[in-house]
Amino acid sequence: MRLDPLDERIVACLLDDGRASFAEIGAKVGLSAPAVKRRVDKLRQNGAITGFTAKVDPRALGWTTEAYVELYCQGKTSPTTIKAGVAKFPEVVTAYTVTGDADAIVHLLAADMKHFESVLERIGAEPYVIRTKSVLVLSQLLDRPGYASPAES
Amino acid sequence: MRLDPLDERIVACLLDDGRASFAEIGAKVGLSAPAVKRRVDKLRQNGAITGFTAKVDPRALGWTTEAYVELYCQGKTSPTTIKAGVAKFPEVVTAYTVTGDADAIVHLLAADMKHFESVLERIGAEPYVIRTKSVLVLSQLLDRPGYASPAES
DNA sequence: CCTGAAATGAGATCAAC
DNA sequence: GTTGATCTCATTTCAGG
Repeated sequence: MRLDPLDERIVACLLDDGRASFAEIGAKVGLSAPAVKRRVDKLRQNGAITGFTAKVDPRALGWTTEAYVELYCQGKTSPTTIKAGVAKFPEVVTAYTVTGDADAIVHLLAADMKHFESVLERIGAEPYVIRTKSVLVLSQLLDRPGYASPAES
Repeated sequence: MRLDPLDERIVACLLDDGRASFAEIGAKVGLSAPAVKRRVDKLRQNGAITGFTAKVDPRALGWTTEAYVELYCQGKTSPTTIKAGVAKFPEVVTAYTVTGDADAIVHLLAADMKHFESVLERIGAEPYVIRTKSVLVLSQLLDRPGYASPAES
């Protein structure tokens, strides 16, 4: 799949404001509203755009503690097992399998430190988890909406 | 700030579909469209909802390489310095200051391994950076839109 | 304070070109 | 790709709880 430069600009607009009107986007990229809609429909259809969501402030919703937890798992633990295991926790925001010493990295939010401790305990109690290593987030320096525009190296 | 249970359900709806109409949300939570709009306006005003964005598939946009990079910085490097430094790179998606050995964690996307290498090199060349430690993402197991509903520990 | 109902204007959507 | 008709939805105003 290839993205037209126009498509990229449309995606950039939608990353910046997911509720922007097609006419508004069209004004920025030089297209009419129906043309923009057709392109967005196509982008959604082929999976470039997977959906739309609100950006929320976790603190405002009562989540004051944020952490990255490295998971060290047993010899032959499949990604599927890890996925199923961490998906049980609503506190988990994202999870990845990674290279390096750890097998997976889990990004999670907790109401407070006590809550975080309990989540960490329960994740550590998962049968496939040998040990965990936590890094607490002090402050968020940057959070780009979606993913930035293509960059040339 | 306190969130009404109704507000939480509205936020959940918007996390699920950031372009949902007020009438549609109202049908799910049992309110009229204007009532939903008023609550959403207030949620945006007080910062609980910071905006709306599209969810995109980085691979579809040409980003095939994803990594977390730990930054080890010089003795008294301020978060502001780190923020300004990493913000220059469009490849950086998120950045946090953290507890532990490293000073910051940077989440970034690159077109390919060659591109990643060049970004890593340039970040490592920042004057305040002593060394970096990279973890490459193998596969994404989970990516929850925004942040999940409140959980009790 | 909150709600819902009605009116109005803006945007989404479809047809035709 | 566009323009133009139509219909939905967003938004405002108003009245009631």
